[in-house]
Amino acid sequence: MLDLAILGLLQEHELHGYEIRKRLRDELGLFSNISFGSLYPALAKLEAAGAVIGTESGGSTATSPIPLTGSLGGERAALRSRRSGSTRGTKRSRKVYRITDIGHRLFEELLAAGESAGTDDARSFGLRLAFAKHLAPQARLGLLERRRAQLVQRLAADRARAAAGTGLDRYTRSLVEHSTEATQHDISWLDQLIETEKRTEAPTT
Amino acid sequence: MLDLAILGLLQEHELHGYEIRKRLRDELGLFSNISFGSLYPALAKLEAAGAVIGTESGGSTATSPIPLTGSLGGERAALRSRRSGSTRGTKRSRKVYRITDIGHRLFEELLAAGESAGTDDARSFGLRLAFAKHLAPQARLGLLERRRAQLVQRLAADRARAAAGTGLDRYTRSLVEHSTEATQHDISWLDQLIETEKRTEAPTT
DNA sequence: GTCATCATGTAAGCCGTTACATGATTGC
DNA sequence: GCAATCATGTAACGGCTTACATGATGAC
Repeated sequence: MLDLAILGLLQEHELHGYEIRKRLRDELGLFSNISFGSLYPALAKLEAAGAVIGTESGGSTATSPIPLTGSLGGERAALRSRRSGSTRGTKRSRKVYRITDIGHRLFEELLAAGESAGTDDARSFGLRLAFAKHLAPQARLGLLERRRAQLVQRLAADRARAAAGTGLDRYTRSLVEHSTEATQHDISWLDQLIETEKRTEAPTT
Repeated sequence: MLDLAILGLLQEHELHGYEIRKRLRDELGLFSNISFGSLYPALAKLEAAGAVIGTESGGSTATSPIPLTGSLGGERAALRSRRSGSTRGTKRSRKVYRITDIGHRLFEELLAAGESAGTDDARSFGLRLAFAKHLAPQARLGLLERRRAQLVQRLAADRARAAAGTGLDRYTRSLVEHSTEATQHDISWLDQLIETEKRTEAPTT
């Protein structure tokens, strides 16, 4: 799942590890504060798999060598390291990763995975939705509808709990009620998304 | 965290593992389907720590030897095993656990833990709230207010994200908006709980 | 007699964490 | 010079999952 997030971010621009973490926190909001202990091994794994390529700060790719950091200090640091020393300023700092063709394919696989069944908790769904623009329209619709079905199931479970537990204490009852409301709200939201999706993507009927 | 849930359930009546799992699913709703691979080792660990005592189906405690199962089949099975064989019907099936004094103390520790800081994700909060009736009034209030503070922080982060990301795509924007609303709803809910709590617990002012 | 359910456990693995170790650079 | 931030990594551990192994019992 972290792999998917990383590849998703690298779709847009090449980035180094530290920066990836920041974007995960500030832009996506998911993985609120992923630890380096997860991130760096994940990057190493992806590199070993050939999904990304990491170059040590002496970037030569013509496209966009500067990773658009918001961190000015760090940016200047990198510039300095590139300026000083020999002409090929490989002063070791910042390993900038860029996605490969294999990575693109892997990204689409991971994004489409769960098509059939399986991993759709709130976090995973949020992540996929954040990258939904990269999905084909019908796959996108599938994602939304699978999620909806899941929530409907949860709603049923919540209601069963509310009905069965007449002997629940104040706090537990409130918890169940609130959970029910939250689930209903989620479903309405999805219904809107689904409707919009259908309207914009199927004008031929 | 699972330990807390187990001890919480055992506060009410003694139970065997299989039944604990069912209650976690049907009553609490948290740990929707905890696996036996987690549950049984957790029970073993608690027993080793002296927090619970497990007796092999030949229950002798006067209080409530029948664990009030909803599962009729299993209940009859247990009866049969108790009836058949020698007088002390230890036919090996069902290990019924009951909480000890040490267990009670541990439960209160775990429930109060996070008093100071730390582990308050949605799940952990839900679990604690479900057992809130066992907390002292001011500890309960603390739990609610800590959770509220946390959500306020999240709300701020969500709003920052919404404000910063004007260049977000449709899906990401919708995700952020929905998350913001959900958080606001959660906060209102907590405000109600907190108010009720204050009204009922502090008439002396 | 065989299928579903109840019931208990072990082993391997995934996904993430905290804590530890290192070092460059900037700003004061 | 010293703290803060940027930047990369390793090691150990935590909590939970799946898959595997076993067996009793009741229902049909």
